[in-house]
Amino acid sequence: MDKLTTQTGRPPLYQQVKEYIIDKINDSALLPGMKIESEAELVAGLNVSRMTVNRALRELTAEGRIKRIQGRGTFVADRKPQAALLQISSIAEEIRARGGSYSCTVHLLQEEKAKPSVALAMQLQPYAPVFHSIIVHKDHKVPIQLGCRYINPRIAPAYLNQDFSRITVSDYLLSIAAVTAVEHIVEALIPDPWIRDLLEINAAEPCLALHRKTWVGELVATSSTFYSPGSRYTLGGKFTPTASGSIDIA
Amino acid sequence: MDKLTTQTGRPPLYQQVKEYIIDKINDSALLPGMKIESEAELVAGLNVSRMTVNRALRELTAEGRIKRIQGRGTFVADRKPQAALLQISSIAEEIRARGGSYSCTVHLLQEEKAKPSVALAMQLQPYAPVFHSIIVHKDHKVPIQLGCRYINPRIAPAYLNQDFSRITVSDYLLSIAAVTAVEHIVEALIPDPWIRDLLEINAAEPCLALHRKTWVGELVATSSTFYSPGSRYTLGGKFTPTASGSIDIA
DNA sequence: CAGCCTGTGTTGTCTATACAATAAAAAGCA
DNA sequence: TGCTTTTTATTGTATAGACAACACAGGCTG
Repeated sequence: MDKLTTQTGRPPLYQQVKEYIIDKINDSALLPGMKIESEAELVAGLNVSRMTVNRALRELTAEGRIKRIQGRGTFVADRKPQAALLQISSIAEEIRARGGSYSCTVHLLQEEKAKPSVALAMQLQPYAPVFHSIIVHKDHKVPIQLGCRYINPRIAPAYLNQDFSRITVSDYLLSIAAVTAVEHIVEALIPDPWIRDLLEINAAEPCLALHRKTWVGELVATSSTFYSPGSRYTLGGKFTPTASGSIDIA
Repeated sequence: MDKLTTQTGRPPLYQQVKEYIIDKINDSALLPGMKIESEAELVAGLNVSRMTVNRALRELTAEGRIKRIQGRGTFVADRKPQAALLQISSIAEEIRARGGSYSCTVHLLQEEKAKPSVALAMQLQPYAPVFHSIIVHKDHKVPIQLGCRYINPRIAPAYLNQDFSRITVSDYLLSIAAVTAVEHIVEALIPDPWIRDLLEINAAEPCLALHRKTWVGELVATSSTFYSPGSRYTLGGKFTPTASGSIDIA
């Protein structure tokens, strides 16, 4: 173990300590579950103070590379999954999250046009207020996505008064209460005629659907979003699952 | 500003400092972009040492709640998007990432059965080696997903020697080199006859497809995964996008 | 033997102090 | 005025020391 030094041009000491540990793990000198040198040993071996070692190990813990147990020691963490089966959101929210860099416009539909989708009907009978919107590409003038939301009547009045062409549904729900759970389900389906009509889809053309349930303690909102075929949706990023998933076989 | 104390039953001081800041932000007493009290002011006001304040602010920075600029001060961070349009991975990887809690088995297909999918054909002509697998639910004995991979010949020999019923493709690619980029595209489609055959899909039944490209500097692998209709895929989690996305209108 | 106590090793937190690095304002100067 | 230098405020890093909290092994006691 070479002693570390703080020289100009070198990264800070705590960073060097982190790299020392990471290198050992990447070189398979330390395998998942194995015990790492204690803070005291690192202090002696690397010639740095304990607080510096402590900070390095604390950050590595936050980054999920190691696991520390008070009274026992520090261990190499098991490799966590970096991707999960599915994480999806609507274009409408993405548009605003990215500061309107997507050239789309949101149109709210008259409530008379509201018809329950087949997929939602079973779940959402008691959630009367229906709220439909359609997003159209600014340049191509083609409909991109259709959103259908069913809201718990208990919070419906305030909900319907919002201007959802300016605020996202997610933001609104977060502002009135702490969302306790969100579930996303994705499926491919042949859309109903009224959806085909709104999205200008040819008969028998398959379409991507995203169903979402939101809980604030109880179930407060559900939504189905239908994506126009011909549009492809792509995004990069890193996802760490925090809840257990499931595969339902119908 | 009430002075903080360290009593049994209370969270540690640095945590209390964090909560003090978070509360101010959540109460809209501090809006995005506004300057926060300096470390010295917090030290005096909260009656804790500077290292404790420093740790609290450092962690809040890592959590994306505040932004610190050396020489200028500490500011409330802009709200980052908490959801992204799409993040998806294959069931096969999910099965192993979760320690085999899903009761599915992986079958590798003879290479003779390999046929290029329509969606991939245009992109992947030069990537000769084809590698197909099918995943079957253990209890229901129904096929769940079909994976088709096209590999850059430069790394193909070693790739094809792997036992992918034991190691995931992602893990393998990560082990041989640093993956520089991954792109996911999802679509709904009516599958080709040979896919229908393998997944036991009725004619005209729509199916969910995930196309993935992996770069290690250059494009090294692409894959298409077809999910059986009738299966629904759901997962919870939190996703912070790190790359810009796009919406392609066909 | 079972249960309790104690010592040791380990991580968790907190403090006081020091110096470095950066940015902006103030002062000095031609 | 316009430019440079200095000062000041602020965050970034590093240290030594202290005590708390926890886990475990070994010894003690009934």
